[in-house]
Order: sequence, then C-alpha cells, then structure tokens
Amino acid sequence: MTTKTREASVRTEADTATRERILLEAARLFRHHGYAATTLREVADAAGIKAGSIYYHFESKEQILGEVLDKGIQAVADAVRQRVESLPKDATARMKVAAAIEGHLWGLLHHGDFTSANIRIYGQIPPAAKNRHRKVRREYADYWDALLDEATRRGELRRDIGATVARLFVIGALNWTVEWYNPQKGSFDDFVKQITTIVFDGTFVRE
Amino acid sequence: MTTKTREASVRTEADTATRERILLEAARLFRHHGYAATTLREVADAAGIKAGSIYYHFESKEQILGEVLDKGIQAVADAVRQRVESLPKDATARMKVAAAIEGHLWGLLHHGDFTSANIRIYGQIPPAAKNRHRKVRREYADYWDALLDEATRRGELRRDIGATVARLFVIGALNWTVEWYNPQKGSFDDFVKQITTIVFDGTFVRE
DNA sequence: GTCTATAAACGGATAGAC
DNA sequence: GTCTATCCGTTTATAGAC
Repeated sequence: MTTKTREASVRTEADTATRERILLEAARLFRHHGYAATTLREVADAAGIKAGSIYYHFESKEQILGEVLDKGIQAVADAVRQRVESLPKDATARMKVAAAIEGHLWGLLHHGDFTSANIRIYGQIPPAAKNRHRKVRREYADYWDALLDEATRRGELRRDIGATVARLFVIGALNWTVEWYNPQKGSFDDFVKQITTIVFDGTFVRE
Repeated sequence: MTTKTREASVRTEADTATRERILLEAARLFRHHGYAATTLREVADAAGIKAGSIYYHFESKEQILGEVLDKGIQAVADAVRQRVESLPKDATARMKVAAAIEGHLWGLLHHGDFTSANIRIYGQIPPAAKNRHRKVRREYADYWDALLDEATRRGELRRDIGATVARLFVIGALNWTVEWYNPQKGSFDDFVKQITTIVFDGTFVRE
C-alpha cells in the first residue's frame, strides 16, 4: 500500500531534480549571456521544460538569480574551509593560505558556471538582488581577512604592502582564473603550484 | 575607427560632442547594468537627448557597444605604449614590465567606465560584436607577450612558472583592480608601487 | 508538475515633422 | 540634429486545463 508520506517524498525528489537542473542551466546561461539577456524560455528549454513550468519551482527570475549567486560563493567557501580545517593545529599561516588558495581554485574551477556567473554579473544586477546576496559575500571575505590577519601578526606577510590591497589583488587574480584556465594545458595540481608560487614569491627572479 | 553614420564633411563640433556624450553614458550604463539591461532610452536620457536621436549618430545599439569596447582597450594600450617607448634603449625587461604595469593601471583606472564595461561584458556580448572586437584585444595581448618573451630570453622571469600562466594571471589581476581600487585610500603612485611589488616579488616574506 | 494561452509592459528601430 | 509617434517583436508572469 502506498502511504501519503511516501508519495510525497517521491514527488519531492523529482521536484528537486528539476529544480537543480533549472539552477544549473540558469547559471550556465547567466555566465555566457548575462542576467538580463537570458530569457526564462532559454532556461526552460535547456532544462527540458516549458517556460511557464519554471514558476512551479521559483517565484521569479530574480529568485533564480539569488540562488545562483549564493551557490557560487558557497561552493568556493566550502572547499576552502574544508581544506584549512583539515590542517594540523600548528600549521603556519603560509600553510593555511596555501590550503585556502588550493581550495579557492578548486571550488572556483569545479563549479565554473556558478562562480563565473557570480563574478561576471554581480556588478550588474538589480540593487535588491545585490543586497540579498551581500551577506554571503561578506562572510567569505571575512574568512580571508582573518587568515591574512594571522599571517600579518606572525610576521609572514610583507610589511610594505597593505593587507587590504594584498587580499583584494590576490582574490581578484584567483577569481579571474576561471575566465582563462584550460584544464587541457596541464594538470590542476601543477596549475595550483604555479599560482601559489606567484602569489607567495612573485613572477621575477631575485635581483 | 568610427563607422560613419553620415557624410564626414557635414560633421560639426556639436555632432561630435553629442556623439562622445552618448558613448560616455553608454559606457557608464553598460558597466553598471550590463549591455542587454541598458536601454537606449536610458542612454539618451543620460546624454540629454531623446531615444530616436541616437540613430542620427549610430546605426544600432551594437555599434555603440563596439565603440565602447574598442575605446576601453585603446585607452589602456595607448598609456602602456607611451610609457614603455619613453624608456632608455638599454632598459632592462624588468624596467619595461614595470612601465607597462604603471601604464596599464593608469589607463585602466582613468577610463574606468570604458575599461570596466569592457572587462565585465566582453564574455556576454553577441558573437558578432565579439568577433569585431577581437582584433583590438589580440593586438594588445601580443604586445604583452613580446614584453614577457623578452624578459624570459634575458632570464629575468622565473623558470618554474609558465609564461602564459604568468601573463594571464598578472593581466587578470591588474584588470580586476578597476573593480575595487579606491583613490581615496592612498595615492595612485603608492598603489602602483604596491601592485608592482606583489607582481615582481610576491606577497610573503622570504623564508 | 507540466502544459498552453495570453495578459501587460517594454525595447530597438524607423518615419516624418520641424 | 532632435523631436514625436509608432510599429512590431519579445519578455516576465499569470490563469487554468490536464
């Protein structure tokens, strides 16, 4: 016999699958065409449903945008926290920053549609959507601030560079890799090694 | 560079002024709202004319886009070439790259609406517009390639980092500064000094 | 849950007056 | 050169059938 509970749970799983597909295709289209230029018909088409059906899963286009943006940050933040927290307790600040860089690049490049969409369109979205998304961004930025503050206190960061400039420059540089990184031109591990070297020690040989 | 929308012989100063105002406001709006989300009515409003009047100066919205994109690259490329070419003939590769960084940052930050618009929307514009703009981009990338090739031949660049990775990482990092640089938090010269230091020598103290 | 049909508003582009 | 008026396709969102 089929209970109501069981029916509901089955339906929910099917719901969830379609919902996730909508978010995935929306992220891909936002990334490549921008938010305003992406129509719900295109999203629906890519997800294998009709435009009207989207409104069973979402209240509005802007709600889809909000979830895409949040997922972009969350994918990166989760990867970073996981790696930093699995370090031994006596890890140096340099080791923590290295782990954070690896995690950031991993999350960034393994969820490219969400992360690139976030980076590309954040500066262009309606103010209401921006305000709703701001907290998630702020929390991740705070995490890096704490990491770099620690490095500063331990005297591992250069003193002739402002901490804020360093953080913004490095995070900006890391983020932009999603726009040009090509996995076919070398392994991910090699890539991380090169990026980490540049961040820590720069591009030129010592004079 | 400008595609003629009428006979050049009847062009007046008033024409040119209005035309430039349209481009300036379009760049500002493309930067902050994206290409698709920006309406010609908004551009016209900001430029102090009516929407229909735009078509006296431009053939289409996409033509405006093309000129905005080109101006963004040209502003940066001009500043870089000027600085590199005014160096003494026996300048080291390091000196040339430092001059290029200063020029790049200067052009980028002093024409922020054009450069930021370019960076933000290039990945999202119609393929036709992208193709038309590609050559200008390619030429500027080639300029940097030559500069870094020279540094490599002279043994000034690190050998453990790929030249392509270094160029893409550094240019990406420089470009993104237009998204967060705040002239009220320090002089431009100080800013350039810090950025140049990071690029050349990294963020951490030598072990 | 997904469909079809449609309402309501908007945007690029054009025509023609001044 | 700029304006007003308008055409025509497109878009988000809703209503109601199945």
